[in-house]
Amino acid sequence: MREDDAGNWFTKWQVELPPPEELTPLTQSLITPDLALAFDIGRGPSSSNNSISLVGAKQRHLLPSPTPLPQQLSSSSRDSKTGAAAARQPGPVDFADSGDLGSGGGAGGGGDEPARTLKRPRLVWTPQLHKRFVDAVAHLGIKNAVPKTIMQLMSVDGLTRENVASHLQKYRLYLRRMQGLSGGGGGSSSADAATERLFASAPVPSHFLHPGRPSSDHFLALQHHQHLAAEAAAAAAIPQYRRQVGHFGLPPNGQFEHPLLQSRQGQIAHSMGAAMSMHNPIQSSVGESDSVKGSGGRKVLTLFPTGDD
DNA sequence: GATAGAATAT
DNA sequence: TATATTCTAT
Repeated sequence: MREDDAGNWFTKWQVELPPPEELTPLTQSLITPDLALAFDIGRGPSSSNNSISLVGAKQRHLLPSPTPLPQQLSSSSRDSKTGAAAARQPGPVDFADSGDLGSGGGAGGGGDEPARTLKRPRLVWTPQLHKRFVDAVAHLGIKNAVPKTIMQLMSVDGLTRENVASHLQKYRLYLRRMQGLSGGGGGSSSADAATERLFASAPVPSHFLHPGRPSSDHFLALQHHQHLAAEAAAAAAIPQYRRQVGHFGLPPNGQFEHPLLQSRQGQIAHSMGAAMSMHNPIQSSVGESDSVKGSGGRKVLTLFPTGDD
């Protein structure tokens, strides 16, 4: 119906999003930047795969230097009732040296195991990132807002479906609470403080709280197949498309290999030593655009700069 | 088989 | 606690 709106919202949406320069790092920080770029690893939806194996092989050698990696003692105590699950034990992974093949090496000689041995740092949901998340959910509509779709719409490089799923789970919980407390007041548990602030940083579309009632939501305006078109167009419109190492360059025409492609914005965030997990709430004029902090030996990846609009 | 969602672990 | 990982249902 209103193509205008369609165009507008998306345009507006894009404009509101942080510019590429500010957009940040959230990528395979455990992999050497060069390698990551060189092989375009990250997680291609379905395009480059063979590169991964290569990366794996090489990466082992190159990794050692630039990555401090505090080894995580893994856990391993899984209560799997079924032997099947138990059989699948990743085991403690340490790239540093250990020399062990890593339990994952069992696969008959393929030679590509590193990909799965790499552990991503914990993702920190900054207000910006969360906003993007909410926008995506809002635009998709609650019905279509599932992890995979959300992830695609957000098009944040390095963001995984699991990341989104986890956050979505929490977000839903938050929405539920809000619904339940409609009118009540204020009892926020100490635990919610941080969460609330985060979630408060992004407006919660009214229909989120009242499913089944479209009301005057222009959000639901285009909940049809137009989505795909819009997304593709938007993606195409995003200037941020260059890939440092062009294996397969993007056709000038604007033809994409995948239906929903993800714009590559973001660079590589790197982890450093340990720091406090306390980050500035809001309005933090941190000069750093990207920061990765680790706490207690845990690495943390901060996607966007802390500080909302 | 893939993915969503909930449960659980860290 | 926040996020990750695992488990189960679809």
